[in-house]
Amino acid sequence: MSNGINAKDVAKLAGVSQSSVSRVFFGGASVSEKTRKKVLAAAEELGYIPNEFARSLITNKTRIIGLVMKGVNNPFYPQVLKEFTTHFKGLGYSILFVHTNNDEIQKEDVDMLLHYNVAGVIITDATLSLKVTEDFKKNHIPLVLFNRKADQQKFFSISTNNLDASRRIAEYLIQKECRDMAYISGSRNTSTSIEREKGFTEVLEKHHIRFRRFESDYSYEGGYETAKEMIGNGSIPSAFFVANDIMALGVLDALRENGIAVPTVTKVVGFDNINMAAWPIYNLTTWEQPVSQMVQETVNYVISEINEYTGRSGNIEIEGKLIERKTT
Amino acid sequence: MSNGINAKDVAKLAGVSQSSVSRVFFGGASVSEKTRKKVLAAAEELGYIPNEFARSLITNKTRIIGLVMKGVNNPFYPQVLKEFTTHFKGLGYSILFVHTNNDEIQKEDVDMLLHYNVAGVIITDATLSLKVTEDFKKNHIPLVLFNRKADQQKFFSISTNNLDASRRIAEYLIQKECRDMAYISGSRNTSTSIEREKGFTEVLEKHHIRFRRFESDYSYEGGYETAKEMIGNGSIPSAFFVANDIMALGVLDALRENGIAVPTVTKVVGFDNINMAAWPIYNLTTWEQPVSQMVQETVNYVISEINEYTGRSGNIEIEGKLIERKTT
DNA sequence: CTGAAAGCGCTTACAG
DNA sequence: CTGAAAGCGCTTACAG
Repeated sequence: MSNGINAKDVAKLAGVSQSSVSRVFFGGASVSEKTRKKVLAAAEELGYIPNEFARSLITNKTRIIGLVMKGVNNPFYPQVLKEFTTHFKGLGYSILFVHTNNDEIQKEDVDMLLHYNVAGVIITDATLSLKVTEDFKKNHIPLVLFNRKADQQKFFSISTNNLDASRRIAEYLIQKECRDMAYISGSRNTSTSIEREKGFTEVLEKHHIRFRRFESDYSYEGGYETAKEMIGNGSIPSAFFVANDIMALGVLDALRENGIAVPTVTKVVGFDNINMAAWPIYNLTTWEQPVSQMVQETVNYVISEINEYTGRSGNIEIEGKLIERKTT
Repeated sequence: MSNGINAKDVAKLAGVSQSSVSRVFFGGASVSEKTRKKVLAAAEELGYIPNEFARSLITNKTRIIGLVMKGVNNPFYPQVLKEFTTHFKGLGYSILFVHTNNDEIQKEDVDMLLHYNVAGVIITDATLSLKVTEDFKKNHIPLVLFNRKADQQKFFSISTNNLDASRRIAEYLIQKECRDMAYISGSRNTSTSIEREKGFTEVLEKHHIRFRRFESDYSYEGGYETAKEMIGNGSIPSAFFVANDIMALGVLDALRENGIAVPTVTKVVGFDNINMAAWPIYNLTTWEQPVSQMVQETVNYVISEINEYTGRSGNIEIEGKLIERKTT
């Protein structure tokens, strides 16, 4: 029985009806100052806390946001988690955290979110099937893909303008006189990797500049191993564009271990601008994802859909910017 | 109305009572195979999902665990978050994630956890006042401090055996012929920093070995700046014991920037064994915190207290081990 | 094994 | 502004 104290107890002590207690705590209703004071005093004395579940049962609303995350080893995401938690807390919402091991979120996770009738769902670095999306739609639960992009007719997503960013990185490296480039992708089936590759190679092709592609997995170890293999093959490009920072750090370490000087012999550009990119040992040139803005836009969408559900889809892309450091 | 489908709808379609539907989904009750099949078929057809809130209202239990975390910038904690989420998911529990900016968790966070009548609370790198603890006790909500320690009469906590670990680190460095040491602490008011300092300096005093103490803040930047200042003062010790890995990486980078060779001129030992400690560029010797075991013990405690609340306090300490790499 | 009924702690028309 | 009453979607004695 929660802590044993319910609205009826408070009502009795305050000498008012349960309705009045409810009106004081739920807000939006008119209560006389006198009643309010009596209720608050009684509640304080008894240590009353409204039961969120009973409330949800009536209003059919919750103040819980489901946040689904996969890549907790990439420092980018804990940062994102922190920002979301802080933003939503300020708005009175709590975060139900879901960790998924797969690129696509699983039925059990979705069911859990539905069980709790969450007010909204944010999926940060995974995708989900169309069928699952329907489950959320049917229940009028707003859903947004964060840092991923999918069919714009069916999903709402928020990401950096990856195409523009990678084009500009290509132009930047060309201007730095690099004439033989390598792109290291994360998991190939992610929209971020695909778009970053597309923008980058588009520009290189236009300028008839040689490039190669390598597939990795968005992890430090992946970047490290990929670079190591290239070094083993004796084929160091004049510049690397690596699909995220944490892999780029792996690339830098592999280069350093093999005595390949950066930025003189080869250059490296990452993506994200995680804190570690600024560490003096790395000093990585990278593309900054405007996390705060992305989070803010996501929150705006979710809140507006909570207030009035439209189920609108689409994609918001936010411009980032190049952070020039010492690896180029 | 969740998705509009409730137990009554299912009951009608299946041609049974609402009670039977409940018995099928709640489990633990006896239902004939025939009824079960009819109910399941109807539920499947309608897409029925039991409302967790209505359920909680009756049972006065939830399957939500509150997890409070502060230092999301230290890679140790995202790892911990992931482990907890995975463990609890396997047991049918969900994680309500709370991020706190302060060393001590705030009333609003506590209230939120109480609002949701969480089944248990885990606080990973913060502490809380005795008053707040009483709030949880009163509601029979089990509470554990993870990687922190407090008054053993009042709290239940789980940590590495920090005293033993730091003693053994001291002995290890003495054996390596270091005769002038520095201890860099995290925030001074955390039990981890205090105990690691205590064990370390105890042994050094016993052996009449010179040491100095420096206070930092558990961040990379903190470690970096602290080391930089020491270097500026021209006073490099023969070994550093740094209270966590992420600070130790900062120390290593400061040393490297100033051309101070590790492990020849000075040695560095960290604490935690985060993934990055193994990165080839760092290769940090450190003390491994047995995260999986610590998580497992925490889960065991929470679950046993959920099943039968005793409110027992105490402290479980788990032995870690020295991971010897290239910085010593 | 099964159904009718009570009740968990709230909010919200409704009437005054 | 306020109270009495209905009802949100469940679980659980109770009786059969």
